[in-house]
Formats: sequence, structure tokens, C-alpha cells
Amino acid sequence: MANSLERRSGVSLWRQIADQILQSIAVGDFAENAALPPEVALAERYGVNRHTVRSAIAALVQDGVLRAEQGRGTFVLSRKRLSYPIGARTRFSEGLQGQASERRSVLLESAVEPASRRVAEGLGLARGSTVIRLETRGEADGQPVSRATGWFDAARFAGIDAAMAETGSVTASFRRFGIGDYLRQSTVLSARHADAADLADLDLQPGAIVLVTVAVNVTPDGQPIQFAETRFPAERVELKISAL
Amino acid sequence: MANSLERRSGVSLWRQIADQILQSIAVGDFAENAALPPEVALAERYGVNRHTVRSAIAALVQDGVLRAEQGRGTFVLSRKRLSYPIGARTRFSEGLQGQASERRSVLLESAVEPASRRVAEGLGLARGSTVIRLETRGEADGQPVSRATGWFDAARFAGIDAAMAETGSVTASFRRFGIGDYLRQSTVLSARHADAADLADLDLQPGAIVLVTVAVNVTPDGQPIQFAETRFPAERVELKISAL
DNA sequence: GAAATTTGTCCATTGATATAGACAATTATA
DNA sequence: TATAATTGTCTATATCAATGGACAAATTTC
Repeated sequence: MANSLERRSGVSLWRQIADQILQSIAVGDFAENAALPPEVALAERYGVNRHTVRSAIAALVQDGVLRAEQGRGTFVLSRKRLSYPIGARTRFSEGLQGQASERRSVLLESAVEPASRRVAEGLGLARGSTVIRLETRGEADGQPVSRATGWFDAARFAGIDAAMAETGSVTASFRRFGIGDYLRQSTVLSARHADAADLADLDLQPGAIVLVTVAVNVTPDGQPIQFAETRFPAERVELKISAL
Repeated sequence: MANSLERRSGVSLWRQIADQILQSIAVGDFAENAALPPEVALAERYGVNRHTVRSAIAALVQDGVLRAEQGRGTFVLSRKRLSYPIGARTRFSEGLQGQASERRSVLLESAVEPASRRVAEGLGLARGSTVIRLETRGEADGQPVSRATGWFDAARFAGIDAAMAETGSVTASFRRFGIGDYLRQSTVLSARHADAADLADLDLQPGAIVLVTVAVNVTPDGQPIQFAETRFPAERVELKISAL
């Protein structure tokens, strides 16, 4: 199971090693609060120079995942990844219950704009219809765990931006428009490297991976009410697809 | 929407640009069969030297995504990503119907071994029970699109390796053991950089990203019968979480 | 207190990455 | 046919990434 590395790949060895250490922590190979194997041992395991391992560790220390103590060793700080549920009734705040003591959704920005083709199709609107775009960030225990862009039909949901700003909850905002329940119709999932915006929004180190979901929420009778793209930091979040 | 880049990130600029070009193709910003913007324009857009863009393009040409023609331009070859459905009745071959003319599942390796803690928990077996492990690769139109490791209770499914080798289908193999229908109980999703094994198995370029699902299949009355980890190349596959 | 273990800091060298500029080769266009 | 646009190749230089070695500093162990 000792995953090997790829040279001249465009991804530096120290970053690949940092990724593998993160993976080992997530899987449980490196236990929380325990010491990592010493640098020389890791260097041998990965078949690289000790300095290269040190670069990987330095990045993870910078990232708050590890703590190095001279003479003693290097220790695992990080908690496990959050498991974010995806199902018919996916809601941000409920999903993380029990996994994080404090969680909230912050409205970063809102705008009114014409719908792109993609958004119009998702919401079942005519191309060029006016939509409201909301940019939000989800946080759990003060750490960003999601970054969403949501679109709503401006004709039907005028003022939803204010409602979101006030309540901080999509569910609560929908309630003001007479929508007591809604369902997730579809979710399409992909993954890519974080771009500069992701890095800033999610407080990630360069080179990180983000999970991307594109989803449509509908009323119980099937009317699309929200089209959303959400980015999750793969190192902090996994998605649990629950029975729908 | 011009995503910027991160320097000294451990991920080289040419690879970040290659990723973004792939993304642009997938999203439809760069249409199929159309010419990419010229190298100088791309260099300006990304704020890098023309040679850096050329490195990115060279990698994608090598990868069969682009074709460069001197004097004419650089053209998009690649088809869209496959959309792989995940739902209660996820089956490999059915899911890709209509998206690929030829699809199959190849048995790479099988083994009988004691269950790890993770596998035993997933299958509801005692720690150390004997399980059969099957390593398979899914292919669509000759290109690898998935790489799965599946575990089965050896006591109940003795000989399933032979059945898989013969039929090439999990569904057909289950039928031989009297299981006409089965459901997906849970799916946990994450993403990471491809390791050396992924690169070889999925025919990827170093630095690629893989989507990872960990799933449990159960009989209609809820008995776990299969525990599986599947890796998908994120550049070729997206996962569509479907309603049931 | 001495020895062993482990992280931290130097120096030097090599190869990959990125920038810069110039010009050749090929194709499309006026 | 000349000109422009575009990809291909070459040289040179600076920085990052990775290796190798030596030794210092802090901690634990004997």
C-alpha cells in the first residue's frame, strides 16, 4: 500500500508527499495526536531525500495539520474530514450536526444578472431571464468547508438576497416565499485543482483539490427553484451520498 | 471568470493551466473541434510566458485532448466527460448506456484474504473473516473510466472470482448466487491526486485527480453483500447522483 | 552525564520550471 | 504573391525543486 510518486509530473514531490500524508491521516494510518514516523524513515519510505520530506511537512505545519517539535517528533493535529451528506433533503446546517459544534453560512455577495445558458437550463427559465446570484461560504468551527454560488429566479424570489443576509439560511429564506419543503432533484459531481479564488475563499494551500457539485433544488411538485454550484475542500470534506 | 494561478505552490504553472484548459473544455468555454485561442492570447490571459502555455498544451496534446497544427492553430479533440450515475441501483454497464458505444469491465486480479477492519465493518463481518477481493477496471470505448476494488464474504460467495472472470459483470455474478436484485446502501465520496497505481491503471498523466467512492451494496432486505472502493479519473468522468 | 534520537539550519550541486527574445516553418488571408 | 497570423525551435538566464552531506539544537533514553 506504499503509494509511490511521480517525477516530472508538474506536481512537485513535496506536494505529492504532503497529499499522501493527509490521506494517511484521513484513512487512519497516522493516528491523531500521534507522532509521525521520523523524517529519515519517511524519506526512505517515499524514496526521496530527507529535505524533500521536510518540505512536505513544512507545508502541512503551515496548514495547521501537523506540529513539529525539535528533538521530539512531528505530531498530527488535524481532526478527521467532515462528512457532508447529500440526499433528497440536503441542507447545509442540518447535515453537519454532531460533527462540528458551531456552523454557519455567510453571505459574501449578491447580484442581479441575466441568466447564462447553463443557469437558465437548470432553472427551466428562458435564456436571458433575470436571476439573483448569491455567493455564500459555509463554515464549521470557524473553518471554511464550502463555497457556493446559487441562482434564483428574480421574478419569483425578489428580495431573497436580503432574506439570506438576515437569516443566513436558504431553507429559512425559502420559507418567506411560501416554500416549506424542497427537494434536491439532481447533483453532478466533479473534482479539480483549486483555483486562486477557491484558495482565498476556502483558505486552502495552493495545489489543493476541490470537490464540485452542481445541483438543482425543486419544490415537491417538481418546479426548479435553485441552481447551485458548490466547491468543497477535498482535504477537509467528504461527501456522503445518502438514500434519496 | 478568468481564474488566476498560484506560484510556488508545488504545482507547476503549466499543469495548472492544463487543468484549466481541461475545465474550460468540460464546461463548454472551449468548444469541441474549435480552435483554442492562440498561444500569445492564452499567455496574456493567464499572465505567463508563451512557453509556459506551450508546456501546458504539449501535455494535453500528449494526452490526446488537443491537436496542434503549425500555422493553423490548436484544436480541441476531446469528447465531453462521461456522466456516471450513482443511485440505489448503480450498475456499471447500464449507467453509461448511450454515452459510449462499447463498454466493459475487466477482471485484473482476484485474491482471498482476511478482511481488514474497514472491510469487515462495511460487510458486517467479524474482524479477520475471509473475504474475496476483486480488482476490476471499467472501460468505455477502450478508454479506462474506473478502477474498482471489491470485497465479498468468501463464505457466501466462494467462486465469485471465477464468475466475474467469465461474465465480466458483478450483477451477473450475483445472479449465480441467487441474488436477483441489490441496492446501493451508502456511498462516500472524496477526491485526491492520482498515485502511481492510478496512473498506470487508468492511463493518466501524472498530476491527475481521481474521484474516489466507497460504497456498500446490500440485498433488498438490507444484508451487505459487497464493499467497494472505486477510483474515477476526474478529467474523464463526472458522477451524477440520481433520484431513485 | 553520556549516548541516541529527532528536528533545524547551513552549503553546494543538479535538474526542472519559468521568463525573455529571436527567428524559422507553415498556413490562411488580403 | 506578399503579408499576417500561428505554431515550432533555439539560446540564454533566473528561480524553484530535489539531492547530498555536515553539523547544531533539543529531547529522550540509558
